[in-house]
Amino acid sequence: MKIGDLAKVTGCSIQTIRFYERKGLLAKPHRTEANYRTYDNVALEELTFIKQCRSLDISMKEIETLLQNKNNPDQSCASVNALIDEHIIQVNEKISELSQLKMTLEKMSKSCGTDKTIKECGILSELTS
Amino acid sequence: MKIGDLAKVTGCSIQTIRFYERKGLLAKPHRTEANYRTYDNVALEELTFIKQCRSLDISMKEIETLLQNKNNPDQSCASVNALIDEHIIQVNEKISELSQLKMTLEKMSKSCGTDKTIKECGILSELTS
DNA sequence: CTTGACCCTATTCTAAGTATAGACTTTATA
DNA sequence: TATAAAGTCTATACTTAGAATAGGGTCAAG
Repeated sequence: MKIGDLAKVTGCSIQTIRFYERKGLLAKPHRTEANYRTYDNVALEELTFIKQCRSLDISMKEIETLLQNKNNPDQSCASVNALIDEHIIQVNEKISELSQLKMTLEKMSKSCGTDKTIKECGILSELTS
Repeated sequence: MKIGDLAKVTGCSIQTIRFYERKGLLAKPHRTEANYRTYDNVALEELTFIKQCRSLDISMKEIETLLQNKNNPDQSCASVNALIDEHIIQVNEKISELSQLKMTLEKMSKSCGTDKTIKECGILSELTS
């Protein structure tokens, strides 16, 4: 499997795959004589795992931790649970922030009707105060 | 007013003020003989405007647009309204994404009880599939 | 007159990629 | 078989919105 094929089946871009490798998230693959990367199903599974994590907005640093955990199958998975729960807390915080922001923006939007000039603009006056 | 004073009253860091200047968001201030920046109340107002916008997560590029608008007081402010409304849409989209994400994470969290090992971990098995 | 609190520029770093240039290899077509 | 197109390689720069640092200059108090 060449890098283009791996990109196609995982939905990652070629640059992203090389980027993960450079960052140590993805193991260095074998190379052909022409120095082309070749991947097996293990690599495919690893990249799928990374992709899945990223789609959940788990950071690369956190993914590194998870990958280390995966290499110790008999250890407790409590830290994995903790990581996800911490992540949920952060997502909740972000949602709260954005909801607050949304209300502020909507209030601001209503403060300016149509056919106003810049100097009469309710939005700009709120932004200046 | 020196940069440290401006930083204190606006709540921006000194580096951030210099950064805004470098990016052209903030006008270049006068300098003392010792090359220290000195600011007047106009600068204070400008930075307050920028800070207010940033707190609403308005990008620096968008702030630039808004600042240009402010310099044409007799123009229509329709584009300002449009910018804010577009911003509201983006915030709503982000909230939707995060809500979806939250549900996925919570479902995942429930899929793994306490006292499991890594190889039995419900979270990791969902992340791998 | 020295010490501490400021200020200056320039450079590097962050996250998670994306984009580009210039060179090489493989594959498909004529 | 020759050539063109598609794929791959490395290295580098760019993105956002700053934060951090090094190494130096300046100002006010004791």
